[in-house]
Amino acid sequence: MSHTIVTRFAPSPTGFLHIGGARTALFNWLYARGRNGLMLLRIEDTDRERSTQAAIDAIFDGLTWLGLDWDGEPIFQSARADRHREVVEAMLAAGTAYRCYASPQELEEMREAAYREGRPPRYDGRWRDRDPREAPAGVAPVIRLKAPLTGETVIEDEVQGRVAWQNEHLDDLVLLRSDGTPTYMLAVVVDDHDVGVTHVIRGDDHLTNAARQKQIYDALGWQVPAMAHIPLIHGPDGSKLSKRHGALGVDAYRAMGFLPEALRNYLVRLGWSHGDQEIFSTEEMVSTFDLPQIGRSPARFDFAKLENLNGHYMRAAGDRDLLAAIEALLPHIADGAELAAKLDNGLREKLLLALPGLKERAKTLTELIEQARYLYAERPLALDRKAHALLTEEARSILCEAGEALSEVEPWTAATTEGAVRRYAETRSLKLGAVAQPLRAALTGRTTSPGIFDVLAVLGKEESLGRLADQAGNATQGSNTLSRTASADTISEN
RNA sequence: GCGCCCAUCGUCUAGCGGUCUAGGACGUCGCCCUUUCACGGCGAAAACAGGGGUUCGAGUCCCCUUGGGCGCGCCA
Repeated sequence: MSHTIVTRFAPSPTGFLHIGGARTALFNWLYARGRNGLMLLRIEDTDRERSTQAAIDAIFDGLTWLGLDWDGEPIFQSARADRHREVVEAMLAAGTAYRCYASPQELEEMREAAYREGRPPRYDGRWRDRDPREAPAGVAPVIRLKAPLTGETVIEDEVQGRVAWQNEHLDDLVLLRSDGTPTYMLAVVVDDHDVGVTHVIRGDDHLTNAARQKQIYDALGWQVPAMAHIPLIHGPDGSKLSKRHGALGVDAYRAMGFLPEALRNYLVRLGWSHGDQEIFSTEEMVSTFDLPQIGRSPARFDFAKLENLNGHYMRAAGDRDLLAAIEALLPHIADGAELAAKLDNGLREKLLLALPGLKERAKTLTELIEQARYLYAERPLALDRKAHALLTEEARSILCEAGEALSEVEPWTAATTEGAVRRYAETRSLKLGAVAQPLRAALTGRTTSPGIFDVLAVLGKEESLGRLADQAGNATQGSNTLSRTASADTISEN
């Protein structure tokens, strides 16, 4: 089966899979999947010193978590060094490349001189036409491309349009280092060509590289693939995306409790649009994504919008799926193991029941877990400052009476507890809120929570009445106890 | 310094010469719903960087200025 479209994602494993890389991968994936094409994964590990196995694993994990699969086995660029050398040998033989014996010091001096004289720092081509017999003894040369001196090099970019460089501004780049290893510039061209890549979709920080790579393609007589250089993602202040901005690994987004579908949706709309549509299912993305709708200006990373999207996808998620996502998250967060144990110890059922109310109120999975704390907190509950303030003497006596009314309730459901509480409020001529808020404080330790009758129902009769008694009891013991409840072990800001 | 790219509400964007008194989304603010918080609904404030052209007509085309970004390695 032959594929007319072949894309590739080609990260260098020198750090984590950051958000910009994730978007590049997504675009490549979308383009290929929407056209019955292939998306290949190539690990550009030709920088043997900076490449790490941890980074390689992070790339695999990140892509997998994001739901971006690739075709075939990942290609390791380092394994193809022989092929790269072979190509350069052919270029040497064809006269499109040459040996350069200039030492690193010479090159450094060249750059410094150029800078002093206000010229761009470029290799001056001193070995380009020099007789190889003049080569200094014992110096291993680099192999350089014999690039055109005049004319222009043009890229017809799918998103940038026609971009041209005067060849006099481009120098003879190194193809093979003096130790015989290929440079990135050469390796990319050879690898893309050998596997039949038809579309190179990557960050526009590679735009100038595209010109140099075009020269290599031309020297080799190979067809240049279609190019699409997408604008980079910037930080909220417009500057380069830094760690504090969101240039985190995708693993960090997972740990923050974002859903992969939310991150995908957020990322696809960064730099690309389809009319006014904001929400895209994966299928919609695949079927509508195309290169002409990619903008040319850089986008800024906005956490608020990501959170909004994440909230949307959490609300839309089925409770079982959401529970699975939460459980999958646990290994990646602090206290995750502890929570996992509690899940196995009865919390899972409670959480599942509480999820409909919980997912409406959280923007991230971690926030949801935090808001679910009342489900697994031990008695007596720690009250946060507002909840504590809410439980005045009067409120505590209301709790006491409400607790009595509730103790009659059988069976214990949201509907029956609601009936009891409403009847009680009515008999005392109290607004429902005057009863509900103290109940909330006593049952959850907070002033905000899911609907109070759902809380009651999920907690169960015994636990609910217990929590109410914990707080109601304090009312009868005078102000001394009240000040004691204000001590550090019963009050927490969170 | 040189080369290249970019420029619509705070942010993501729609707009591809007239339908723009510039649309949507996030965020912000107000109102409604309501036991809290959310969700949801309704509404508001909020942008064509500046200057020249081209044209009957410019957010849309061209140039300049300004402001950002990327690149300029025997890194990728």
